[in-house]
Amino acid sequence: MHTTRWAKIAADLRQGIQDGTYPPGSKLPSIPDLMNKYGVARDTVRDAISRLANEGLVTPLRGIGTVVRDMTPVELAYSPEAPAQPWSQQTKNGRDDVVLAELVDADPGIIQRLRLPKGSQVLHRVRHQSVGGQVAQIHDQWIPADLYSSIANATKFDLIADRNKEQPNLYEQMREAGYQPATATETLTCRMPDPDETTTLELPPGVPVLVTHRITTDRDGTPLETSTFVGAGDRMSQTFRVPLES
Amino acid sequence: MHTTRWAKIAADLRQGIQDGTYPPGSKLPSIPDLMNKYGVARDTVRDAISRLANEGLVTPLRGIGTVVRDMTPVELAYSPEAPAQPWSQQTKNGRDDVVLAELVDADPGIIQRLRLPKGSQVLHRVRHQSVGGQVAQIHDQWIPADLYSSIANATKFDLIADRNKEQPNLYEQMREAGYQPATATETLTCRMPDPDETTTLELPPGVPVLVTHRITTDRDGTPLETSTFVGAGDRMSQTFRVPLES
DNA sequence: GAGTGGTCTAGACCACCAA
DNA sequence: TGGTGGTCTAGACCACTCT
Repeated sequence: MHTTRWAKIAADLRQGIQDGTYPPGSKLPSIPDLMNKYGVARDTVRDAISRLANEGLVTPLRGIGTVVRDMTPVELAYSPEAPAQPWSQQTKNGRDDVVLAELVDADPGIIQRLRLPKGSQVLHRVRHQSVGGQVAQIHDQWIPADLYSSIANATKFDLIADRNKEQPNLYEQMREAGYQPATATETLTCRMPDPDETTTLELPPGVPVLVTHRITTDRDGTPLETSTFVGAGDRMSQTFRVPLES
Repeated sequence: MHTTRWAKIAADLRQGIQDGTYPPGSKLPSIPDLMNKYGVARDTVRDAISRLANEGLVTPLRGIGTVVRDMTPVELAYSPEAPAQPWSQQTKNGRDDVVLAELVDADPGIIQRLRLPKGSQVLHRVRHQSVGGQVAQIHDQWIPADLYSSIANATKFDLIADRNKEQPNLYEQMREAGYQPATATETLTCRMPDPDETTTLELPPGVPVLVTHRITTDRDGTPLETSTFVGAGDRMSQTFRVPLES
């Protein structure tokens, strides 16, 4: 057995978390205690605890101790086609704040996703969707500039000027403006957050983000909108209902 | 400026990765170089690099250096309703190995998901689905024991005894046995991998896993099967096509 | 004030890879 | 063989929380 010392300590603590010796919300033994128990130096214990923190199992807190995180298992809940629904309908006591709405030159990735000519302008919206006062998801959205104008004309709702007002359903607005959103294609991955995301989502170390890329198209396959959702991995799940062919 | 030294070093390196000073595949300056440049001790540099590794930006390699990972942006690809399709149809040169297939007593979570009476038995299957010789996804599946028997009778294919043979489409087998799988409900989250998953998926540090829970039901809503998919976050994405109501 | 984790040092030895 | 990162020590000081 040629495992390292910190790996042994980490394995012991991980075992204790799994078998209930250290239930969620409780504290691990302190660093000095563990130094004593295993006869190792402080940094060796710290390496072990860092590892557990990066696995998302514990959160070390200064002046308090190392507390075991509540890894509530995924709720197998309803809310099918989640991102296609407004945030307010998905959550209770949820907020949906538009923190940015402006016309910009589309970057190459957006050009490709929306199949626009090079140099096109798009409306870029950023929303912070929160539950319980904490941002749970960052929603970046890009809409072709002419579609934005059409909506403003048809609905008297200006997505830029009225960005602080209650946001109506964008798909409804598109239909009022004569567009026919037909399908949304959503691709999900995950990765570790960058420092910005860590801040706005208030993520503890060891929590990844769930990333959803969406492209909405009409019946002809013309893209009407594209979005990127970045959600806190410990607070977000997305549910889809897939019909099976017979 | 009350930021720590390792945070400063990490920020500089992160900046260099983003602006192309250290392109993907290249190496960061060595630890001794960075000690020299910043006038700090070895562990301080290591703290900074650990941070970047946990963000999934770099992979330190013994004897080589700290190499910048290739963070290819998510492919906005095809394969809608991915997990409902057999692995062989989703991938080229993919393998799908059944590494375990046995009847077990269902644990409480499975009991709930399949709405079975307490103490029921289920067929538990574990599959390793790989691309290019590397396991990309672990598929855990639970099927009620009576459904397993029905399939064995109706199709002459025994999911346990024939586990090393080519696997036919389970939904087809269900239909041959008189069941009608109608919808699959899939819930996606992400988290950091446990040590086992890190090993079988060969995950570098800083790569989370994409977790999909599926429940397949017939037209009456009776569960026929439930699965958990654990996929490498840097190699897996899942795509869904959502029809929008008009 | 006592106890917690966070940062940092200076030095050591080890495992690994490439030339 | 020389350079890389990985592990570990013994000790120090700091920031924070609780009582």
